[in-house]
Amino acid sequence: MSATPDPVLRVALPVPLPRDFDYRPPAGHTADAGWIGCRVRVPFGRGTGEQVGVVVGVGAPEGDPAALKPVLARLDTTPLLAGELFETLRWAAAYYHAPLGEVLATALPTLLRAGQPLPDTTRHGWALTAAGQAAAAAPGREGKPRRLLLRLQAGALSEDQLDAADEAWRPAARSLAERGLAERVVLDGPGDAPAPAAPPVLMPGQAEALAALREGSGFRPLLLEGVTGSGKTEVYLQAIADCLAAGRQALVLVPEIGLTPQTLARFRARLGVPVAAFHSGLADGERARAWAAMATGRARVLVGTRSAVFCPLPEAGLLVVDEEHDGSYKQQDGIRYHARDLALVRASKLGVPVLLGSATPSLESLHNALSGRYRHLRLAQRAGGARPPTVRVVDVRKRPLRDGLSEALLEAVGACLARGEQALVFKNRRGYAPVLICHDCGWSAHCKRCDAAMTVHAGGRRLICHHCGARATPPNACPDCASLALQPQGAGTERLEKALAERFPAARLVRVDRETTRRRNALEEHLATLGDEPGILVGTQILAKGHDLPRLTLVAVVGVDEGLFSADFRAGEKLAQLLIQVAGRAGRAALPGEVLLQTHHPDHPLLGTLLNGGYPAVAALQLAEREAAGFPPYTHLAMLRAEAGTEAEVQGFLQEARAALEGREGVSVNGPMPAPMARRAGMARGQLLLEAAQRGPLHAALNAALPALHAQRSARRVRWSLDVDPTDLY
DNA sequence: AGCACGCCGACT
DNA sequence: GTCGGCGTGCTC
Repeated sequence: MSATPDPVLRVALPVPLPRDFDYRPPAGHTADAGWIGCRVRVPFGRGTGEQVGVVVGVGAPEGDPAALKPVLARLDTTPLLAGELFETLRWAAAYYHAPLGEVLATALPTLLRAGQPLPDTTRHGWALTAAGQAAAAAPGREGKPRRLLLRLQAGALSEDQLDAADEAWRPAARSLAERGLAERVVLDGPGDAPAPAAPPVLMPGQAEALAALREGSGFRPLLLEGVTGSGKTEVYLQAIADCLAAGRQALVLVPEIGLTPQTLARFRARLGVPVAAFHSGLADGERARAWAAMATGRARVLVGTRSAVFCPLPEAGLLVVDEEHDGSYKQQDGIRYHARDLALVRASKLGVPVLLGSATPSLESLHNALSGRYRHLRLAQRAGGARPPTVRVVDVRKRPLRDGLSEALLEAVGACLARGEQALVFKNRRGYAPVLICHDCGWSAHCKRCDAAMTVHAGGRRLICHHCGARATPPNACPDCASLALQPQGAGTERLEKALAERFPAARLVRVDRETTRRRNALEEHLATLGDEPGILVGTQILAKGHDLPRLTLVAVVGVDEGLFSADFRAGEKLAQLLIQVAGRAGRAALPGEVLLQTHHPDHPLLGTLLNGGYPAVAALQLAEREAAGFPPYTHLAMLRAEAGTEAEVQGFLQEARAALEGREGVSVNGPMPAPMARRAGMARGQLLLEAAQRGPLHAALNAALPALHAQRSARRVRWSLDVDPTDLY
C-alpha cells in the first residue's frame, strides 16, 4: 500500500499565466483547509524572486512533491479572503477570463497585495491624565500644547476628531505626553459620528421606492430611475438607515468624480455611524485601513468609487450603485471589470437588495428592468417644486459662428449675466481648437505617432496630441504648400473661454477642464472663486455632475454635433445621458433654468426625441435600434485587442486568434480589423470582435481558445488583452 | 509580466 | 579580448 502524499498548497500569483502554482507548506506545517484564503510569501522564478500570493486550494500534488518549493512564510493566520468575496473574485476570474491571481491583485489594496499585515482598526484617542486635568485648571503658557490641553479638558477626543479640526495636533500631543499630562487611549465607544440628523419627510415617489425596497427579502435588484433633483440620495439614505438599524453594513458606489467632500459630509451627517471613504485619492495606508475596517465590521458604511466594490462585506445588508450608467464603473485597463455588474453578482451571492440609481439609466439596466428582471421604480417629481428647465435648439446653419459660438447663444449668456445669474457653456473638448489646418491646401497637423490630429493649445502657440501626450510647436507655414494661411479649426474650452472673455470683459469667468483641475481640490477652489456672483463657467464633462450651483440658470451646450454622428453604437445613449446630466445643472425652485443646444442638425431624430419624450423616449428608440442591429443588451460582446510595433505582427496574432475562436455555433467572429485609431503612441493596433446572442457559447469559445492564445508564438510579440462586455469599441 | 540564459556587434 | 543588444523560454 502506497502512502498518501502530503497535500500541497495551490497558490494564485499576480502573473499573467492562467494557472495556479503548487507549493509545499513550510517544514513542520501541514497543508489543510485553514490555509485557503491566506496570503503566503513564496519563491518564484529562477532567480531569488519572491511573490505574495493567495492560497486558493489544498490538494494532492500533481507531480513529484519533492520538486516543489516550500512556502517561505504564511502571512495570515485567519483567511484574508473568504466567503462571498472570495467566491465573487473566482466568478470574476472566470467571467473576465483572467488569471485568478491577477484578479486578486486587482481587488486587494496595495499594501495588502504587498504582504503587509491587515492594519489595526482600533480607534485611538487622547485623554488628559490627572496631572493634565490639574494643569488645565491652572494658568499656563500659551501655545499649541496648551490649546490641545484645554480642548481635552472636556473629555477624550478621537484621532479622527482631532484630524477633522485640521490642525497639526500630533506634535502638541507628543509634547503633552512627554510631560505626563495626556495619554493615547483606546476608544471602544459607538463612534464619534454626530447624532443622526432627522430625516426629511419623503415625497410620495420616494416613499413608494423605499416601501418597495422594504418588501421581500434576499437578493433583489431595483432600478431607481429619477430625474435630477428628484431626491434619489434621500432614498439611499433612508434605505441605508434601515440597513444599519438591522445591524447590517452598506456599500455605496459612486462615480469617480462623484465622491466630493459634500457627498461624504451629507452621508456622515445623516447616518450617525462612521462612514468610510474609498477612492483613488486615498493614501495606501488609508485604503488598507478602510478595507480592514469593513472586514472587521468596525465600519458600517463604505462610500467609494469603482474599486470599492472589492471591499469585504461580512455583514452586508444593502448595496447601492449611484449613477449606475456612469462610464467610470468600467475599468479600462488590466482586468476590465464593471463595478456595477460585480455589485449585482455580490448582492446575489450575499442575498441582499441592490439599488441602482440614475436619471439616465444604462440601456443594459433599463432592458433588465423592462423585462422584469429588475424592479423598476420611478421618481418623476423634482424636489421642492422645481420645474424642469426649458430646452431650446439653436439652429446655427448659415449663421456665422465666432470662435464656435453663435450670436443667439452669446445674447442668452449676456441676458443671464444681466439678471445677475450664472451661465454654463459646455463643450466636451479641451484645448484651443481640435485641429490646425491649412486654409489653402487642406493640410492638417497630425501626431507623428498616432492616427490623430493634434490639438491646438495655448492660443495657437502649441500643439498637443491628446492620445500620446506628444508636444510640438506649430509651423509658421504649411509644410506642404508653404502657405501662411494656417488656421485653428473648431473650438475647444480654451478658445471658448477667450472668446467669452472678449465679449464679456467684466464678467467673472472660470474654465473647468482636465488642464485647469489637475491639482487636488482645484475644482472646488475654482468654483469657490465664482461663488454666488454672476459669471460664466466654461468646461467639459467634469462640470456635468456633482456640485450644486444654485445660481446657475443657463446651460449652453456647444458640442452637440460631434456626438450625433459617431460610429460607436453607444454614442446616442452617451450623448443623451450627457445632455440630460448637463441640463440638470440648470435651474432651481426659485430660478427657472434654460438649456440651449447649439447644432447644425436641428432635425436629427435623437434631438427631436429627446426634446419631446425626454430620456425614456431616447432610450426606447435606442433599444429598438440595438435590437435591430444586434447589439447589446440584445447580444453579448467580447473584444480581443492587440498592439505591437508593426501592423503585420498585430494581424498575425489576430489571424491566429481568429482561427482558434471561429467555427463555433452561436458565436460570430468579426475581424481582424484595425482599431478606430490604427496607430497610437507609435504602436499598430487591431482588434477582433466576438458577438453572440447567448453568453454560454461566447464563454465556451473563449475558454476553449484562450490556452492556445497564451501559447501562440505570435502572442510573445504583441501586447494583447481581452475585454468582456466592452463599453467602448476603440 | 519579470528574469535569466544565450549567441552576435563596437569599445577599453 | 569583453560589455551588452534583445530573442526565447520558463516560472510550482
